[in-house]
Amino acid sequence: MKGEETRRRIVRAALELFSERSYHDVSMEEIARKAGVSKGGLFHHFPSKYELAKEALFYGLEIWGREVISRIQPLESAEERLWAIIDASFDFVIQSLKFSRFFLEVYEESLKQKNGLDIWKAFGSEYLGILEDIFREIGAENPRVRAFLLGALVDGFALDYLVFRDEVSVEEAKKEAFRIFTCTKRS
Amino acid sequence: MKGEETRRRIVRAALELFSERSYHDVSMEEIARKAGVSKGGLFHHFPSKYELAKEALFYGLEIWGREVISRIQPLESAEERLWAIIDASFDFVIQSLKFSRFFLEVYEESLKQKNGLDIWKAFGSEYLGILEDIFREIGAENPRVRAFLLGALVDGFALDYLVFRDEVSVEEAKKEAFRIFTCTKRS
Amino acid sequence: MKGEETRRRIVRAALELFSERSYHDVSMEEIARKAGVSKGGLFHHFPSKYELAKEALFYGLEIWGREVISRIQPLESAEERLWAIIDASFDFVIQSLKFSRFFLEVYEESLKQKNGLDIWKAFGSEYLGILEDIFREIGAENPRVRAFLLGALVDGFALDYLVFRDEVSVEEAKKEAFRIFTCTKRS
Amino acid sequence: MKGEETRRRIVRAALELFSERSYHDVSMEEIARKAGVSKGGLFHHFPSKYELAKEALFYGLEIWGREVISRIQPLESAEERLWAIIDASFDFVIQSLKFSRFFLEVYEESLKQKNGLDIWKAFGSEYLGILEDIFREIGAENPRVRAFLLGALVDGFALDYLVFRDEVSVEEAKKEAFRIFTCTKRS
DNA sequence: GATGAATGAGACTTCATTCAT
DNA sequence: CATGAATGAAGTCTCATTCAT
Repeated sequence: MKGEETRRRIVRAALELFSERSYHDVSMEEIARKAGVSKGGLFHHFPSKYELAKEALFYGLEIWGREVISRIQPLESAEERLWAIIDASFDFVIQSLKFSRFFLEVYEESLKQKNGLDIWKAFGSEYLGILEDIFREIGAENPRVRAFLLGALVDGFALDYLVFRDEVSVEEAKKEAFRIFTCTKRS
Repeated sequence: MKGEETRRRIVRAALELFSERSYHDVSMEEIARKAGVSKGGLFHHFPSKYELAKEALFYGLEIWGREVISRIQPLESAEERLWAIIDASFDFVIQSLKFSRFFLEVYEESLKQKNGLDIWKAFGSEYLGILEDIFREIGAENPRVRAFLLGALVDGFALDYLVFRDEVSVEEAKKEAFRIFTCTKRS
Repeated sequence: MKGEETRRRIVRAALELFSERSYHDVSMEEIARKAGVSKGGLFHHFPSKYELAKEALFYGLEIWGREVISRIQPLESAEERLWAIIDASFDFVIQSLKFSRFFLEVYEESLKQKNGLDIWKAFGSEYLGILEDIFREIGAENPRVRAFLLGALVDGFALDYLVFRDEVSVEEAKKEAFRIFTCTKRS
Repeated sequence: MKGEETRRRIVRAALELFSERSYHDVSMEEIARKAGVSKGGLFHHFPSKYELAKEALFYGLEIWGREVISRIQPLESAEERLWAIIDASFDFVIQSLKFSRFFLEVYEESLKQKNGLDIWKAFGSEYLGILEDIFREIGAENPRVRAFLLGALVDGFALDYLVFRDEVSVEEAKKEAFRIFTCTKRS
C-alpha cells in the first residue's frame, strides 16, 4: 500500500515542522517539500491544512500517550504511578517544547470548525480518567478537579518554561509538583 | 494632544479584537476600522502589527496586575493573600478567556524577534517575586519553584478551561488549587 | 510543458513594460495583466519582482549580444569588427532607448542584494574580452582600459541621448566614436 | 532669514541621502529627520518630492561645475584645460559614485512632468559649450559631437566603475581617455 | 495516485501628501 | 513658519486551494 506510507510520511513531516514553528508559519508547500511529495499530493491525502494538522497533533499525542502508559503499567502504588506521570509529562514538555503551542494552535483552528470542540474531549477524558483514579487512591478530596489541575499545570509549564528555562530546574519542578499534588490535608 | 487619545483608542480596539480572535485572524484593516482610524493611521502610531499587539497585551496585563494588587494590599496573612491571588487569577482567566491565547500568540511572535524573550522576564519576575514571598511565609520547601508552578497552573488553566469548561467548576478549581499550594508536609 | 511557455510570456511582458517605464512605475499587477496571468502566477514563476526584472534584463541583453556577435563573426579586420560593434551598440541604444535605464535600475536593485554585483561581472567580462582583443590588434597602448572606456561610452551615450536626442546625430556620433577609439598616437 | 537657512539645510540633507540611495529608497520622512525639520516643514518649502530632488541635484551640479571652472580658468592651452576637465570629472565621479544615478533618477521623474526635459538642456548646453570650444582648438573634426561623447563617457564611467572598480585604475582611465579624445588623425 | 501550474483573496506595510492646530 | 497626526492609494508578496494533465 504505497498511499498509506506516503500519508504517514506527510504526517511525520507535518508534526516535525509544526513542533518547531507556528501553525501559520508553516506552509503546505514546506510540508510537501519535507515529505517529498508534491503540493497536490498533500491535498490528495488531506482535504485541508487543518485536517492535516489535527492528524499530526493526534499522532504526536498518541506517541506520548503510549509512552506514559508503558511507564505506568508495571507500577503498583498510586504514588509511584503519579510520579511516573509527572516525570514523563515534564520530560515530554521540555523535549518538544513547542508541542503545546501546536496543540493550542490546532485547538484554535478547531474553534472555527463546526463541532470543533468535540475532538478534544475524547482525548482529554482518557487522560483525566487515569489521573482521577490515581488521586482517588491517594485520597484527594476532589480527585477529578485535581486531575484537571495537574493537566493544566503541565500545559502551563510547557509555556512558561520557554521563558524561564534558565531560572527553573526541571527536576526541582517535578519534585515540587509531586509534593503538592500528593498533599492530603487531614483536618 | 490628539495623538495620544487616538493611540489609546487603537490599543483598546486591538485588545478587544485580539481577545476574541487569534492574532492571525485579526487584520490591521479590522483594527483600524474598529478604532475609527485609517489603516495608515495605525502605522503612524505603531511600526508593525507585532508592536501593536505587544502594547495591547501589556495594556491588558497592567489592568489585571493593578486589580490583583489592589485586592492583595489590605490583606495581612500570607494565606489570605494567596487566596486572593488565586481567586483573582482564575477569575481573570474566565472573564477574558481568550486573553491567554493572545498572550501566547504575542509570545510566539516575540520568539521571532531579536531578544524577543526579554520583555517577558520583566513582567514575569515581578509576579513571581510576590508569590515567592507568600510561599516563603507559608513555609514551602522551595518557594521560588512553587511560585513558578502556580504561575504555570494559572496559564495552563486558561488554556484547558476553554476545552473543559462544562466539566470543571471554577470555584472548585480555586479551592483545590489553594489546598494543594498551601500544603506543607512536615515529615 | 505549459509552465515554460507561461514563464516566457511573463518575461517578455516584463521586458516590454520595463523598457517603457521605470522599475518602480511598473507594478507586478500590470505585468501579470499584460502577460495574461494572475498575480499569484507571477510569484509562482519568480520569487520576487527583482528576480523577474533581472531575468527580463538578461533576456534582452542576450538578444542584443547574439545580434552583435552575428554581425562581427564574418568580419576579418579588427577595425571592421570595431565598427560593427560600435554600429550595433549605438543602434541598439537608440532602438530601445529606455533599455539602458532599465539596466541601471536592475543594477540599482542588485546593489541591495547580497553579492548582487557578481551577476554583472560575468556579462561585462565577456563583452570586455571581445573588445580588448580588438584593441590589442589595433595597437592601442592600453587595450583593457580602452575596452572599458568604450563600454562606458556606450552606456553613457544611452543615458545622455535621451536628453539631447535632437542635438546629436547618431550616425555622426558613431563615426566620431570610431575615429577616437581607433586612434593610435605614435610619438 | 531663518527660512532660507532651513531650506538650505533640507537641500543638503536631501543631496546627501539621494547620493547614497535611490530616489525611491529615500523617503521624505527620512530627509526631514536628517534635516532636523518636520515632515510638514518639507512641504512648506518644497511642493513635492520631485521638486526637492531637482533642487538638490542642481545644487550638487553647481558645486561640481564651479569646481571644474575654477580649475580650468588659469590654464592656457586647450590640452591642459581638457586634461583638467577629465581629471576633475573622473575624480568627481568616484568621489560621489552614486551621484550620476541620482541624476538619472531625477531625469526619470522629470519625464513624467510636463516639459520635464527642458531643465536639462540649459545645464548640459553650458557644459557642452565649454568642451566644444576646447575640441575646436585642438582641431577635432566634429567638436560638438566629440564634446557630447566625452560627457557620455564620464556618465557611463560613473555607472560602470561601480561594477568594475577593482579591475580598472582610475588614473589609467583618465590617461587613456585623454589620449583618445585628443586624437586628431590627419590623413 | 500524483503533479505542479495557476488562482485570487487578502495580508502587512510604505509613503507622498494634506491640513488642523 | 512649523508641526505631526491622519489619509488613502498602491505595492509586494503569501498561501491554501483547485484542477487539467
